[in-house]
Amino acid sequence: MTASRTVMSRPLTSRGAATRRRIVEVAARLTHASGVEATSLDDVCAEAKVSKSQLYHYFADKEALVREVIAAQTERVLAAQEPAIGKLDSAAALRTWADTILALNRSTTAGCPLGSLANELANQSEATRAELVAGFDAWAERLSRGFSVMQSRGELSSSASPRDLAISVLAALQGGLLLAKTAHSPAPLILALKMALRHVDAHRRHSKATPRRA
Amino acid sequence: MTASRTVMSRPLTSRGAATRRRIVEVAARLTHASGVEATSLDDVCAEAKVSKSQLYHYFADKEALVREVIAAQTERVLAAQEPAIGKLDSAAALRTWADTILALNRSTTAGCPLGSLANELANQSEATRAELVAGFDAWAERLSRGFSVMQSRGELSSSASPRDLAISVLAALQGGLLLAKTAHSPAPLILALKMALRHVDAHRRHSKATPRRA
DNA sequence: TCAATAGTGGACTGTCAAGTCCAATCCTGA
DNA sequence: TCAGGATTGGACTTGACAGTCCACTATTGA
Repeated sequence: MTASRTVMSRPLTSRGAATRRRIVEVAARLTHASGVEATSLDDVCAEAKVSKSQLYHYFADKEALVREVIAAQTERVLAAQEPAIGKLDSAAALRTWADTILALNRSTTAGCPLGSLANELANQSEATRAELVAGFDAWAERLSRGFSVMQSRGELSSSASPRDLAISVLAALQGGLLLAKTAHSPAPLILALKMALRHVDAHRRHSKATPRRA
Repeated sequence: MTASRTVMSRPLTSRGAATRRRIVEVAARLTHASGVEATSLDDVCAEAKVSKSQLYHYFADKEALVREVIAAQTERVLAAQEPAIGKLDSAAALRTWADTILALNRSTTAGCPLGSLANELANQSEATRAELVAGFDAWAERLSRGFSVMQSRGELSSSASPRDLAISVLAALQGGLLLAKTAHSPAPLILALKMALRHVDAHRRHSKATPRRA
């Protein structure tokens, strides 16, 4: 998102751009699997078939690379749920979104790519934290937009705050993912998502009897 | 909780026990501030005024020490909220508990001592993960017991599952703490706790909206 | 009292990771 | 074509960290 081309501001050749992209992608994969501290740049170089000098040609240092990884994971996470989040205009669509999230995380025990990074890096440098904030912000914004649509369609009470709802839902999701990753079971995530859906439901305009299941 | 005296099973003198305890406490503090990977045993030794050999006299390796840190943080977290969690018998008491949590985390930006460890270590060794699961479990159990009391007093619908409620609330809390730590603002935590309280409230016996199973 | 055992000090080793350096090679535009 | 910048290879330096070793001191219980 906000990530800057730390070292190279000069134009990149398509070959150079490809190398650069490959580095970020490999770094994203490895850090997601083992954490940032536990991922060495030598590992990244080996996996990306790239030499040390190339890595330092494109990134000032490890931290700069990590910032780009955060941005890349943010895009990846948003892209993965875009089909569901894009048509977020009704309570039914919200349930579909929750099912998508669940499906994306049923197999993996690695947790949220962005959440894990946030937990590890939120207390590092300001620049890194800013990138994390931007990531969560984009995510919340995407959800918030959906809730706004629901609101304009009369599905949500006009007194509800789309932004607050988005943050609450995101918090439930993150917490559920953490517990699920720890327990090696999707159960906590399912419970957390159900709670989030009911929370949104409680802000529905005609909230007398509400459709069930998640 | 489950933590074992990995190296020394022989009796400890009070002096030895004190040294051992000091090591764990310092390690807990440092890892909470910077993460496990980023905390070196040399740092722990320096801070605890202890030599390397002492550390390895009491712990098989870093992982064994970390397991004890997890247990210690679990106890610390539970102890901190015990006053509020102990009298968890009504909706009002639950709000008091939420206020306690909030007060405990208003100043700090370090996140949950247990949650941070879980995020970093859940994919390490089985033994470590087991310790983390035990920690969350004890926490959820403590909340669950409170909800059971509420239920037996007729404050919660008999169809509500205290255990599921506890896990949902814990997930909201963890997610809220993560977002708050990232944003350097208590706002997401406040929103997450409000959602959690409403969720429990939705299972109250006398709520007009019919309580539905979770 | 006096071994035996618990506890302690701190130097040392091997490994691994971040970051540097420089020479070689590729690519583009004039 | 060919100069100059973009790109690449990989050895090297420096430092940090987990874990080892051994000699030393304190304590305890018979």
